[in-house]
Amino acid sequence: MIKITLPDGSIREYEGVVVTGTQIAESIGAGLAKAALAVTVDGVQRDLSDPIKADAKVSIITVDSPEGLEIMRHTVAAQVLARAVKNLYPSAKLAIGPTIEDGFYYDVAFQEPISSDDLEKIEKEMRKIIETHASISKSINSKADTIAAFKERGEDYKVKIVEESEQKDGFQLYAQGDTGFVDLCRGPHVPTLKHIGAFKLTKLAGAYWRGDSNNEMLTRIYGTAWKNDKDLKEYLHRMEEAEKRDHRKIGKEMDLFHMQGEAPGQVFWHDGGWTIFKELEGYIRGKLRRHNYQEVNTPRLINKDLYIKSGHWGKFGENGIFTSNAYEHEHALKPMNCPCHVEIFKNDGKSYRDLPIRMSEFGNCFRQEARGALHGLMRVTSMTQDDAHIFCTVEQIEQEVILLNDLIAEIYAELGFESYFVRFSDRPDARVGSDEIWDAAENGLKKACEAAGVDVVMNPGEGAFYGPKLEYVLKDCIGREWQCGTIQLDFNQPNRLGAFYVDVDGEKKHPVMIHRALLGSLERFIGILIEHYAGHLPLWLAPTQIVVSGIVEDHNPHVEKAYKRLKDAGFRVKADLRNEKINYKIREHMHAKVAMVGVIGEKEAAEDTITIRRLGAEGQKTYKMDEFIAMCHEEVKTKALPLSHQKDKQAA
RNA sequence: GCUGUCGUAGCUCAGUGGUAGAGCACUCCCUUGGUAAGGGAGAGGCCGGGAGUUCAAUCCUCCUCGACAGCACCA
Repeated sequence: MIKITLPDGSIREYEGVVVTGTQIAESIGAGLAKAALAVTVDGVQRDLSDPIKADAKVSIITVDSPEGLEIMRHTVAAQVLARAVKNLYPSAKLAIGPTIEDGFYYDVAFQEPISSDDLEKIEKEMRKIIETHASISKSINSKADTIAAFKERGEDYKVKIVEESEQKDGFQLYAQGDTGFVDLCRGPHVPTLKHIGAFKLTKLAGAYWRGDSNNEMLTRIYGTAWKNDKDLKEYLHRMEEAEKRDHRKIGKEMDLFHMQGEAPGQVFWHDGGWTIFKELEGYIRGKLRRHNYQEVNTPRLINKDLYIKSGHWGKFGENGIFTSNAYEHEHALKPMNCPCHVEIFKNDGKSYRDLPIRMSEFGNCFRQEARGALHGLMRVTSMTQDDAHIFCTVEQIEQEVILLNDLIAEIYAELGFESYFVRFSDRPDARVGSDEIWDAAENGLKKACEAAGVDVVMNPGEGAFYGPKLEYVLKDCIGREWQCGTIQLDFNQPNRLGAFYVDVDGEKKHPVMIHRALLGSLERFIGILIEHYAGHLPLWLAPTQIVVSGIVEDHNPHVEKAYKRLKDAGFRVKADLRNEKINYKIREHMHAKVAMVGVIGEKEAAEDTITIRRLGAEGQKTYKMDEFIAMCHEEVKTKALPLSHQKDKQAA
């Protein structure tokens, strides 16, 4: 007799010494039995066919739960895609095929390279396989048998995986009916191919075996899978919509910036984009003033000896740092501002009374990124960091980290980012400084995080070469993660570069250095901002805040008057005096994501009003000129979020 | 950097082994129209760069530069 406790707390009893998920599902109801994909037994996912030999808490997994969807996706990858590939390309060797957010992939070594045109062919084969409704069965095998099975099939990668596994026994092989196809898998899988929903292969890309660039590159086939066609369509539509928010596309539509081959990874800022840049910079300057920072500016081209001393050269060397020969010395285009700030710190004697010193710079840095890594504004070779270095004592670290975390949270909230997360990256393999120093730095940062109440996601081995760091991560339109703000603890550089202060006891001591960036790089942050708002920026950031236009040319004198008043009131305003219909102009300016179009017609001219059409709103609204100006001032001052990001949307 | 795809007018894109096409934008003319495209005409391209194959290359091959996706990298 086995007692099974179901999620609702009810207990069912089953005769015999074993029971399976299938039996449990059947005993509950025919509908559930049909829908069941797998079971959770005492918190562990198992196949429906797995014997349950003792009392347990069991829940039946269907495709309606996130777990069920993931199991189904996994089956699409490991059973359907893998088998389709083997059917079409018998010489292909299978590596791994996990699920990812919204889908799955499979890494395959093809003898002949395949192209994205082949995806259609593979998809067709997959549909054929699913049509067979084959049942999936599992066998449990010894290590030796498993290796033998894959050796026989020429699956070199599977052999490697099993050989190098720490697991001694109990390798699960999943087969499809009597097709001869087997795959190694942790499971569980859906019981039959009838349970596969809607799927689509999405893209093809290279990926290194085991994620190591020293290894050979395999072909990764990506796909997405959903419980039905409707969900699949919705997903594809969502992705399409998301891609429209791409900052490179919107940057063009709004005439913000461009990039070109003569300067890879560098930005030609147009007037509009540079307006955003300057506004953000000004906004951050305001924060710096209130938080008692000094602002400095340091050279771009610096004798590389400084970077040898600081440790940068050893870490990034010729591949990461641009160099130039000037005055018979090799110079580096500065990759980071920190050594320069240390030099300012060192320029006169410092006392413990001076600390903390918060030294900021909108520092223009250059980094020779791997070509394939460049990505619009998000990953550039020349960037402007809203950088600062806080020179302080060990005792001051905690307080400073709390202040910084609060400041970043405040800024992200004001800019309309409700969701971001923080990664804690600790010591990397390539680093400077002793383990004792690293222990101290990591513990210091951890303690400070706790004190500041920051929830962190650990990110082992990804710290800076000089110290551990917090990374404030934002996502772009299609969910890619980008590090923006950062707080890094550095016990190394001040020592290497010989920075001292005189402590209360008269002893010379090295200060601790906290590297920090709030937005990260202005370039990347603007990219994120554009995607976050799909170009519908808050009024204070909008490159063009108002375009004023008449209905007919006769109104142009009034339009120019209104234009002048708005301009004198301090707004970024343009007058559209062209001989075009108002529909045409509205359309054009809305496409260019102008925040507001103000229309002056006969009525408005007579009554000293302006009729406003807002970006993202349906209708229009007429205001007294004075009221309109006051309203805009208020909106800029309060940094109000645009309509699309306000809870109660209203027209104008 | 690696794998794959791509590069044609200012933009978005079609196309062919015999030196090229559309829509939008631009210029001019007509139109004076109340909230997402009024009509007409015109101008505009070394088909990313270099080499090769060919009687002939935008098209085929190789190299190179750049872009896109993913991987790796990421101070």
